[in-house]
Amino acid sequence: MPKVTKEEKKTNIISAALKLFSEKGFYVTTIPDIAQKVGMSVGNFYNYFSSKDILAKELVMYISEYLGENIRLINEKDISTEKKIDEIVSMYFNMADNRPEMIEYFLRVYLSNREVFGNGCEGMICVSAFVTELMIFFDNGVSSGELQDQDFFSAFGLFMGYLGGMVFLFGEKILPEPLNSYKKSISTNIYNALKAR
Amino acid sequence: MPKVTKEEKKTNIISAALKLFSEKGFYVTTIPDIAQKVGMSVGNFYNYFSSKDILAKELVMYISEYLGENIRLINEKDISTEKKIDEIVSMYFNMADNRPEMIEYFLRVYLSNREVFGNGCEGMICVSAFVTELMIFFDNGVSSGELQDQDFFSAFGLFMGYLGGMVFLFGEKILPEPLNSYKKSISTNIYNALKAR
Amino acid sequence: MPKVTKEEKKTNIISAALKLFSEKGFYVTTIPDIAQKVGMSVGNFYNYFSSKDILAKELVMYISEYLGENIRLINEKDISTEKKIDEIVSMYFNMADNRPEMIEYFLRVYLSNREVFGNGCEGMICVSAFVTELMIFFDNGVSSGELQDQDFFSAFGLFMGYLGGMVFLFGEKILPEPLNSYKKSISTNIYNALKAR
Amino acid sequence: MPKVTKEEKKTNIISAALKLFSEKGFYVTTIPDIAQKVGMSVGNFYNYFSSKDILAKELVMYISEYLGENIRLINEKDISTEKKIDEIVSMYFNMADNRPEMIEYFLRVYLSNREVFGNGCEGMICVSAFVTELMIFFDNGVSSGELQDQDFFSAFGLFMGYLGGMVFLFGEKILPEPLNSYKKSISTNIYNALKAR
DNA sequence: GATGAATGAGCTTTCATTCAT
DNA sequence: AATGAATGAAAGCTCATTCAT
Repeated sequence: MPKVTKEEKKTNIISAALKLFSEKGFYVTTIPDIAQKVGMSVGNFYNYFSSKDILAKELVMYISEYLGENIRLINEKDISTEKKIDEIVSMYFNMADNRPEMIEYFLRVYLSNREVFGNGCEGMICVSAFVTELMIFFDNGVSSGELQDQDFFSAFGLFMGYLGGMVFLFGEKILPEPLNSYKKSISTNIYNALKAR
Repeated sequence: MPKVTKEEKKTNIISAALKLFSEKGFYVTTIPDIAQKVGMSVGNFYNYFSSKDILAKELVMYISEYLGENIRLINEKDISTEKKIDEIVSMYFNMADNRPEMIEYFLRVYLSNREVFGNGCEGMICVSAFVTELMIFFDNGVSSGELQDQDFFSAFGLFMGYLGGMVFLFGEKILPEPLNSYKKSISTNIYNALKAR
Repeated sequence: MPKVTKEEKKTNIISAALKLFSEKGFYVTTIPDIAQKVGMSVGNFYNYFSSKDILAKELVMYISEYLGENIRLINEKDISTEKKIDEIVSMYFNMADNRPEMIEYFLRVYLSNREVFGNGCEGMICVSAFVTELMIFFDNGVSSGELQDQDFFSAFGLFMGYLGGMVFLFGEKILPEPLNSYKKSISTNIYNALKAR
Repeated sequence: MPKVTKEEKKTNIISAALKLFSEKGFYVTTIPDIAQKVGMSVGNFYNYFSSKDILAKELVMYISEYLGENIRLINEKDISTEKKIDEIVSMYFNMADNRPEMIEYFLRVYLSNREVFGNGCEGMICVSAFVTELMIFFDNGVSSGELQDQDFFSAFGLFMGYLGGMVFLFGEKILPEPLNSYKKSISTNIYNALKAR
């Protein structure tokens, strides 16, 4: 029985790649960079991921599932939609604080390198886990009469564009305050924008 | 008198580069690609821009000034802030329709390739033309009592994150309808989020 | 066990590069030239030397150590200083005959391309192995009363300038006779110049 | 009548090229560099010298004639050969002080870039003006019985190798004292090496 | 599974030289 | 004579990927 299973080693690679890609960008990060960070040979890397592009795609799915799972937990709670917005914003910002590489990868690698994700990750294929949960969140809010019944993408764009924009500004060190101090005003802005009237 | 002045040729390069970078990404686009699209030799390209990175930076400033100028024209109008929001959204979406490469460059190249813009374009240095005008827009709205007096970045993130997010979804061909059909709901969402209450 | 160890391959590169650099000059010799001469790909060359400049610097040190070692062997002999001069001149001329690329590299690449060796090989850093032995030779000669006690550099310049000049003339095919036939007169000239009186 | 004749402009180019080549090396110096230093366009440069290589060759001849003329003046003096050696050494070191680019060009460009001077400057073709005068100096010394009658190249190599070596050490900032302070010991060394016995 | 030397296409950039003006 | 934009070949170097061990 090996000390480290194949699955664990894949996780190590994912973790290292996520950090490197989000810090240095997809093209600037090399496979030797990743292998070295994991402490493995270049050749062996290819036993786990058959190409750089495929690694990149698995990474998006990994993040999408992680994010989706977190939203699902919030969706299941028995609280008002307004409160849920608070919690989603909190969750997102906490993630940006604690595992910044995940959000950064999303914003800077996935959203920006169409040429990489074109083949096999078109549209929302690789992020469906997360988009689906957000869809459920909106539907619930509309059903319960708390949110106005508007086009999903208008709402989705607001939510994710807004949060992404803030984290981006934060990453650029443009925000004068820590991310958390914007939570309240942002949640309120979102709720005001989406609430039924 | 030359048929094509040096300044015009620079503009040709800017135009070609903008299209290529926004379609294929910064790293996938090569200098030979750009030179060929302009109809000029590789060597001659370097008579106009001393490096690929410098070209990329001039491109951001070019777009920032273009956007800033358009917002300035709206700022100067004698109309309500609510109407100004409509116009800014319209302007942005029209740009995304007519000169998509500008918005796409912004979203996919500038915002995502820190390593390229780090040197000389840190923070908001290269986009000040445009950010400044948006600042003026908010200040005016707050002064006139139409917008609530909130942190600039909370408002800025909402505005630009939202618009960027929508154009992104559009570029991904995820939106079922043309961009323009979202104008109304988006303007309303933004206004509801920001208006004084 | 590989047929050819990594160290041997480095030696192969050193040997090929030495020949090419000394024949064609540093700038005219290309990495593809070197790789081809070794029978290796361009990319692989960089697994052994991280840049052309670094290769050039390792080459100087390689030669300096080779020369230094040979002078050391002469220094250790129990013979008169006059005889040692004979032997050093012989050794140097034999080297110029048998491994001309070493001396030529020294004269034509190292001594002439300051811009290449500036960084990390300033002054005598990369040739200390050889200079040190020559210093020992002079010191011993002075101590034993055979050489006059003069400034080291006056003596060093005479010795190396003279020998280098002759090899240079030889390389230019200007000398009417083979190098060896000048040994006697040159040794005598040097001894007459340096001997105690 | 033009303010600056064609000949004067050629001299300007020679002067600028000499400085640049000797400071930065032949390959690192570009034609635009030279043109800029002269204050002339690249295109116009080619009206004066039809290629970089040809410029390099004219430069050697220019220096050779300059050096030859100076030795000739010493040869003509009615002084002892020992004194003439003093004067040649002095002249050479003064030149290295006042017009270092000439000596440096000789040592670092002409002597080291065979590939450039091969065609049309083989052997001593481009330096005959200077070599001839040195030949005369030796012949005179031998005729007058002051120098021993030895092979010309043994003597020539000593003289020029020694002086070149010292200037080289000086250029490398290795000499602890100014060049001039070595004059006496060097002249003596040379005289001791060459004098009749 | 694991290693890392090897490949080779391709990238950015440079520069001597030309030539229309 | 003078200008400097234009050319294009070639250089140094990188890196995803393969494969013998």
